[in-house]
Amino acid sequence: MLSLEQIVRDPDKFRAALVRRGENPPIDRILELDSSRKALIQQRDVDRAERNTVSRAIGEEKRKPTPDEIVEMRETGDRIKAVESDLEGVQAELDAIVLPLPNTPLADVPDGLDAKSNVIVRTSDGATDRYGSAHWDIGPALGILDLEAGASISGARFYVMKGKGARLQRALAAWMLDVHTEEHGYTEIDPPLLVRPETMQGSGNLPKFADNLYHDDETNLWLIPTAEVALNALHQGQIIDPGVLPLKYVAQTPSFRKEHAAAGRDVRGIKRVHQFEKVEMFRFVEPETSDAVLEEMVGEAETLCKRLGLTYRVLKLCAGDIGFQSAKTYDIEVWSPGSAEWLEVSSISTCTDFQARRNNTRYRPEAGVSTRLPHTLNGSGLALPRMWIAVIENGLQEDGSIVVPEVLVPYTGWARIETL
RNA sequence: GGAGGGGUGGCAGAGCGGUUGAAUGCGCUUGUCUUGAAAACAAGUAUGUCCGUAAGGGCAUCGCAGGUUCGAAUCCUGUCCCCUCCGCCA
Repeated sequence: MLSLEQIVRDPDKFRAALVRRGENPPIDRILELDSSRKALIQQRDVDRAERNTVSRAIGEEKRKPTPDEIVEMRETGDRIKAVESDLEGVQAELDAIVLPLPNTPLADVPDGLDAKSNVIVRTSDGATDRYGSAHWDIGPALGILDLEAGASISGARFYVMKGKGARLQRALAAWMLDVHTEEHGYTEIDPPLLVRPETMQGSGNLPKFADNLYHDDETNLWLIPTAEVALNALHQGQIIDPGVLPLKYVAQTPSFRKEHAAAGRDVRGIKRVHQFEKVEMFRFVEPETSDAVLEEMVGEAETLCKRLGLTYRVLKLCAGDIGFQSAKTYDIEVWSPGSAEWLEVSSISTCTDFQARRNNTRYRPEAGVSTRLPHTLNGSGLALPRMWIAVIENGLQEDGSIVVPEVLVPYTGWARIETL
């Protein structure tokens, strides 16, 4: 959520920032509503002060209220209720406007309204003119991926991994978690996958993106579309003690997405599915450090690609292409020889104080000073079926077998997936 | 699923419907004393919001949401969460 206070203080700045994202925010209406909100609060408080004074006096003097006082205070009470109901209406309209507004892009985010304006920051060494078989052919041929079984069990965009295929995915996840916990200093978390509406709202997924989320009506719980949702909520409503930040969390969870918006795209194979595993990094940091931390997290994700020997590139997303809650995002893409395209395997963002404000997560910089909002950052490290695709397609040998990257061998227990 | 008990400040823990934003203890901060520390003593120690340049002041908050009342931490209703026992279960 954007700060109402800051919008009111500098409306032009917010309008300009949101226009860069292709939004047309009703800033004038917000200003109008905010000033009537403030006026109503004042009216209400004057009446409440009056009521408190009279009640306190009656209590102090240990007497019964006079009939006049009772009548007068009833009127005051009615007036308070009337003003409160007006206030509620104003507040509801404000929420309805402000809650769906996305975060404002940082100054160094490139201009542009769609993916065409994203900037390639760097590309690793490695071939990008390499073509080969696609995972949807290789996987079934080796008996490690069964797309028909996925479809028959659950429908389109579901898959089944088998034997060494399943093991390879588990190895990838375990290895990535180990690198993050042992080398990058993250604390591993195993969070709930079903969350309350408040939690979904805190991350920014509700109310705006309900149509991409799975939901259980009976319990009113939502399936997470990424571990970010749960990790972000870890300190919901809390004031983090001095000296505790930065907090670094990593989790491997399934992600559940309806993918309505992407209907018809990436339909072959397992590039875009309704349920996939992902290792997610998440940090709570002091605002001053968040820019440097974002670069550091990109480096952490790159490390994984490098050690797997994959060709990858880093993109800086333009203002119109960053996610709702993001203020700046880098994507990491790996080369897929099979589909002859770059696959997005990581999206790393700083959400500045946008999520912290929504969640009411605060920290105290030092004892005795007032609280501040931390910045939150999240990033895939990395997304699984797509990394599986890259490893399979890049490891494909002349004879049809797959050689897996050396770093994974301790986790798989074997170095090669043989032909049947 | 059934039967009970409970949610109060950083923590523990009081709180007949009326000077209760909240006793007391612990913790923490500052000061006095001390060569220093400890002890003792004194003062301070929640969050949010509105007005105000500020000083300061108003209002709200005792899980959450409603209700009763001139007045609610206290009474009523709903709801969420936690604990204990029984049942069921990986």
